[in-house]
Amino acid sequence: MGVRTRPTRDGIPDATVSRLPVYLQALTGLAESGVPTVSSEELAALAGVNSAKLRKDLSHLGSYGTRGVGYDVEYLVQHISAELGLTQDWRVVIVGVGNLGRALANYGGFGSRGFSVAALVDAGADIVGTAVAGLPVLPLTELERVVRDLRVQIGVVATPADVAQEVCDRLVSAGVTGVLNFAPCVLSVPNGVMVRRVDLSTELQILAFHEQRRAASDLAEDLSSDLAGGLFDDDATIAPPVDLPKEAAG
Amino acid sequence: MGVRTRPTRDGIPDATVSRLPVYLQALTGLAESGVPTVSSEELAALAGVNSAKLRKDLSHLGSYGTRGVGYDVEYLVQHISAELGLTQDWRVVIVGVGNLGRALANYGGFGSRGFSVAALVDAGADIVGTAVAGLPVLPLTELERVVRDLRVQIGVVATPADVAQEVCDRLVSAGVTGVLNFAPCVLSVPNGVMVRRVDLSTELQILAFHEQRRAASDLAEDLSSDLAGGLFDDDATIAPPVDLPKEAAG
DNA sequence: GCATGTGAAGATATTCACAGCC
DNA sequence: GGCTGTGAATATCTTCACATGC
Repeated sequence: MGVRTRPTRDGIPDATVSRLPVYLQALTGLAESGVPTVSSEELAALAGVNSAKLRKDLSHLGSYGTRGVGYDVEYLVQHISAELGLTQDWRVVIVGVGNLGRALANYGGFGSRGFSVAALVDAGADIVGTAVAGLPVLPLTELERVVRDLRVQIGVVATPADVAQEVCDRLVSAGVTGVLNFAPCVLSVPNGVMVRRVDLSTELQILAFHEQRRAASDLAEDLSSDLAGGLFDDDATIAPPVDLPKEAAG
Repeated sequence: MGVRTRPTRDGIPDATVSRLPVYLQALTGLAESGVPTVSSEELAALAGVNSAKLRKDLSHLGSYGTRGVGYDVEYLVQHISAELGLTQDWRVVIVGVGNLGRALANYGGFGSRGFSVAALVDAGADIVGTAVAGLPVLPLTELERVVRDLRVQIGVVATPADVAQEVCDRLVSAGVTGVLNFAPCVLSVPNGVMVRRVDLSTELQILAFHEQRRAASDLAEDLSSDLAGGLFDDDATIAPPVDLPKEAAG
């Protein structure tokens, strides 16, 4: 029961942190449309979450809303940005300039919000020396120098899986403390370094799992559609009713 | 009831489902190396999780290990694949053939495991009609026809954010029931359709948050560096493979 | 009146620790 | 002896429901 609302300087739950970027995205959109305030209900709908969760999440940053009114859009944008560390500029190096690396380098949202691509690095003799997204592609041998000289904090691994761990090791020993891994493998890193993995196969497989379930329950539904009295099965025939997916907006 | 171990035909927890693809990846690697069996400890290390969690996860699929020995690699690969629905072929359409769409289309791991790219679709007059990754790029107007005729189940949205929702709506109304969204926005879909979001900004922002924290705690550490009885900072990362025992359990 | 902020309840997820089996 | 499989303990996350304050 703090007398006044503290910005809660202790831990923000991981689950909350992972949703803040989504809120920020929605809020930025609102700000651009000139919307001055937003209710938890509205913002939650835009972010695809339930409003109680949104309020709880925001409450971890402090009390930035006004009862009976809602949240000031600009104000919230500022606070979430600050909380995520977007007020400073993070320098990123992209290793691997294949199709994916190129896509990442050209990705607009990069520079816009606190991140700048400091360098592109690749091992291919044919691509080194060319320019991608306005930056020269440097040889892999320059990796350590670039990370050190430009004080790069975050490395993006967009290489084939078989060299990803080696690249990661080199990034880390050169001083990178955060890694975003697009290679389809698990990277191991020393304590104090954070890795996040983004993998197409993984995402597709998770979708496939749910597709399969849905197909199975559709079938069951068909089979019992006439009877509908529900005689058999006390034990779970299939699946709960419609168990709506994580991201589906209500 | 079960005299023998049932494959637990009811719900597998979401958290488990999201890790199965990682296990599968590690197991596939082991299989290719000709490793016949693996212990929970080893597999957990490869997957970057703790071994109790791995065992609990696998126990949801049934009892496929042998006490005192470990898990049969091939056998596990089969069962996890089946559980994820990879024994059937899922047809995917990629909408948006920019840098990212191209990267996705060329992504090898696609065809290898239960997924096939049925079509590429784009709105750009300049790119429609060309071939990417061996497939012709079709005009956006063909979207519905393609989804229906080829019975596509999964749509990949790799378009700019401002058209993502419209594309998604068209995919869904044409019959797609799973969507993988690479556009930096939240898609809303009807009940029964699942969306998964993959967003570079989001990942970078989550990394930035932790970077910022680390920087703050490094500072604190510096201040108290002489005292230090051995504080290498706690958590902060994806579980490192070294999982040190708190004390030798008696 | 109306929407935030939050204790408390409920649901999930993780970890421990050991029984059971090879 | 070694390793799986799992109840029980813990931790984390979500949701409810309403007091609080504009």
